[in-house]
Amino acid sequence: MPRTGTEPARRQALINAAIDMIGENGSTEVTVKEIATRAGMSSALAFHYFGGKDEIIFETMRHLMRELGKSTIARLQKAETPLARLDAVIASSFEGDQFSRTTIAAWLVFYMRALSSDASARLLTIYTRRLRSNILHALRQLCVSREAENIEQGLSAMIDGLYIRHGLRPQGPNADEAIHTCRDFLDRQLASERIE
Amino acid sequence: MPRTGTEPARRQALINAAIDMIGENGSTEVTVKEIATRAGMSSALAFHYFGGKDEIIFETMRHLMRELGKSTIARLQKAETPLARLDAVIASSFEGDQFSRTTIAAWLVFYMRALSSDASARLLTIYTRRLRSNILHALRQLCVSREAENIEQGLSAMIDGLYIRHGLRPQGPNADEAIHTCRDFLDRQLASERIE
DNA sequence: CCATTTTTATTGACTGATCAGTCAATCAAT
DNA sequence: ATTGATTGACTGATCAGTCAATAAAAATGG
Repeated sequence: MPRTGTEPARRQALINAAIDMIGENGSTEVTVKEIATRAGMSSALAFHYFGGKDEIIFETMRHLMRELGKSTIARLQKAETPLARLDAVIASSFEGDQFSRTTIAAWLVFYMRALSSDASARLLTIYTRRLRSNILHALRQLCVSREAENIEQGLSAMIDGLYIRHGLRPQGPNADEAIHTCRDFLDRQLASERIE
Repeated sequence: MPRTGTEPARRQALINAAIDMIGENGSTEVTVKEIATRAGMSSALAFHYFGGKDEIIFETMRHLMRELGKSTIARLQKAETPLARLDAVIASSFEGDQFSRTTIAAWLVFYMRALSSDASARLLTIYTRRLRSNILHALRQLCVSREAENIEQGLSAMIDGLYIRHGLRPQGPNADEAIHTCRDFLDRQLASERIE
């Protein structure tokens, strides 16, 4: 059998395969062998590179977070007003790859794991805090600090809810609708805020 | 060993035990033996009454939905205005039993299963539709129909998001905050609606 | 109100399948 | 020759599900 890859390439292939399999299967009940086969190698090699199943899943989650992070940063850099920054955060949650059934399934698995694994819980905290910080920073330039925190809580929850609903049901909200719903929420919260 | 229960009692004990174990464990990776032991019986008896693990989990999900349904109906009957009806729907999502870590974990498992099991997906559709119908019906008395649909989508997603966030992080939103955030969203959406 | 049959509750002990993880042995590159 | 890539074949554990056997309750008949 020919040599077909080096360590980093194979690790990446395994991570991609893990996302695919989790998405297709809809749960963590995926075997290492299935993931490895999908990635074009034997399960023994998967163990060789990752040490164990937990590491494969954990690194997959990390990859997911990094991708979302990169996409958010890219959009934030192009945004020049606070409102545009909020739009950037919203849009990056609902864009292309992030908003596919398989990715959403993987995020759901991530959420579940955070309930039992400390390491996953910490990873999730990092993500939540970063999202929160991005949103709050922009909001504080648009309203008083106390209101900003309330709006942040609502907006973050709404993003999560729309995201999951989209993944769960084909008839659920699509990307444009989701973005519009969030944007609308923001506009009106800020509008009545100014009236007070 | 003495006889200690009849069929309905034992089924209920197994369902409760399943919720507990899923909540503690944070995943579906719970063995039938663990559930049965927690419910005070052998795993053989669990198989006898439910036929298989899938049925245990499925009936557990059904039970969860029925409980939420009963709680919502009870609150709806006491509500007399459309706004009070919306409050009733919101409050029942965040009340006592429904809003505990274990119950939320079980709901997350439910969401995951809906990705792979048609039966679970149908169950989830029933729940989503009922929630949607309750909210829409009340909203249509407060604003024009098209706006009602937008607000419903936002509100439902926000409820889901707050719910999951509460379960995932101890520092997350508590029940009062969650209710306030939803209520606030509603008030402002309806307020700026009237202005237009 | 007893004796019996039938039904229901209950389990320990078993099985077959599955799966995470290991390892010694190849094969290819450097 | 050394190092890294790669796998098939194996192992030990775990687990869903079965089954035959027991015991208690309920029903039946006298």
